Amino acid sequence: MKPPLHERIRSDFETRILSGELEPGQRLPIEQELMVAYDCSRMTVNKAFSALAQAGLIDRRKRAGTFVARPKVHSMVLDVPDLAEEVRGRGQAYAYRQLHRALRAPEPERAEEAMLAACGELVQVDGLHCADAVPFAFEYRLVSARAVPDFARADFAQDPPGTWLLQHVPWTEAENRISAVGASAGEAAHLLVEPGTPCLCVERSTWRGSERITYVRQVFLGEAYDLVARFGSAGPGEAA
Amino acid sequence: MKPPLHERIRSDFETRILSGELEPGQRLPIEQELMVAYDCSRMTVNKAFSALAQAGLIDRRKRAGTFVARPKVHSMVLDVPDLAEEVRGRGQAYAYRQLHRALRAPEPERAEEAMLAACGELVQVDGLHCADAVPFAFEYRLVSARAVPDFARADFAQDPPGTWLLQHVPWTEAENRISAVGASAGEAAHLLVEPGTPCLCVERSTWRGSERITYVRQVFLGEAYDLVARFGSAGPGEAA
DNA sequence: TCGCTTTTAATGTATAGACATAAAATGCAG
DNA sequence: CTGCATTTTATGTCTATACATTAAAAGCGA
Repeated sequence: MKPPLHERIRSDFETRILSGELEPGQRLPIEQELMVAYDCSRMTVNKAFSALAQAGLIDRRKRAGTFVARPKVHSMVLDVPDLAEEVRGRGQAYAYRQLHRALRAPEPERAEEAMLAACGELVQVDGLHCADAVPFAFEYRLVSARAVPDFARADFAQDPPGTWLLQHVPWTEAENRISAVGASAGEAAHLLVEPGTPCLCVERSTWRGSERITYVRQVFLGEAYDLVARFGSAGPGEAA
Repeated sequence: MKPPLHERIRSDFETRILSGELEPGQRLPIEQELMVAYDCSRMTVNKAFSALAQAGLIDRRKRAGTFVARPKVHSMVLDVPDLAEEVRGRGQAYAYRQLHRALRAPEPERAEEAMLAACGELVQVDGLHCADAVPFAFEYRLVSARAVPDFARADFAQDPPGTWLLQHVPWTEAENRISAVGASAGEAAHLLVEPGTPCLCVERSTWRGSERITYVRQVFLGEAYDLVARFGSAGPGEAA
């Protein structure tokens, strides 16, 4: 019924920017003008604009003024569901089947291992994610033995390695690469499809601070799995 | 060299939350305690916590206190670069080659058009995105003629349809679906590959308010294009 | 114990003023 | 005209204070 003033200012400009009335690059009134227009103190205008700046809708530069941001990249929020949850949510039984586990030294000739070379020994775990006992994803994972000493002895009957890691060693930074690949001979055999079948490939590297934790490559059967990203154009941060 | 105090407070707690030191649901010190701990005013603590709240890392409740938010889903920010920019950034020449453009009625039997059925007439545009004259993506696009009257006469020599639309009719909401597909016969012919070649398929629907604007299906050559997503500890919202 | 009112502790909003900072604009010396 | 120093201006940070808003907690009567 009575939204706070800084919120009204914020949403006024949010609306005008999102609607296109205020175009990217356009200069907005300075705080002094707005504190007159809205009859409030500068801190109130500042709070509204700070929130818009945090949301990436505007760009503020000292001395120059405040401008509507030009969105160079569209950042969208990708919801990455827990595989087990996702499968169970569709009423199917989830299972992780481990194929291989070994402790070994990194092989620097493989590109993704070169990055983990500084980690000392690695634990390699291969496995399958299954829905109703049918495999839908192949997972190849490398874990730094130094960063996660317990990993080599962990039991994945309950939780797959990804979930186990998340609960034991939360990351602080992650990078994902999404691409389309044809199933390799080995992957195809495990996934019960023809080699070359189009699959969605997700590669993820995670760090905790500056320490490398894990590299994982997941190959999903193309027809069985989609990634859905929803855009809150309003920018990240706000729930609503 | 000298980060502002509210920023230091913010990043302190951001780090401790993201690292798992502060667990979801855990209560944080009240503002009074922190203004003593950091030897500053309450407004400074408040500013730091407001930013964390906007970023969704904490949850603040009057009288009850401030708590570490429990993340419902693992979401990550996916940066979708402008195709033309991306290509030019790699030192290649970008070009869009239009294959087909027509104004027609929707065909409700096709699933994606059914959603656009209420839009009246549609403009269909097929085209290729090329890097150094080599096609790397096929694009099939439908645009509501009512929502974007100028689209039928737009010139795509300068900017591809996506960029043109973005500049003329910014969306307020969008949904993306990412999957792996095998190139169809037609797509394969345009992309100069064998049918069935694994490709990354991005389907996007955009709205402006409640009005449907466009549906687009882009098929990328698997080896030529990746989507990269980064979950920075920096959290959502800030550009950097 | 139940249900109501009152208290109270926490965040939320807003103010006015002070000083810091950075970059655009200006002026000046050469 | 060029290069450099100075000024100006708009945002950035921070304080101290005041009052509003909520919802948990406490009190209390039936």
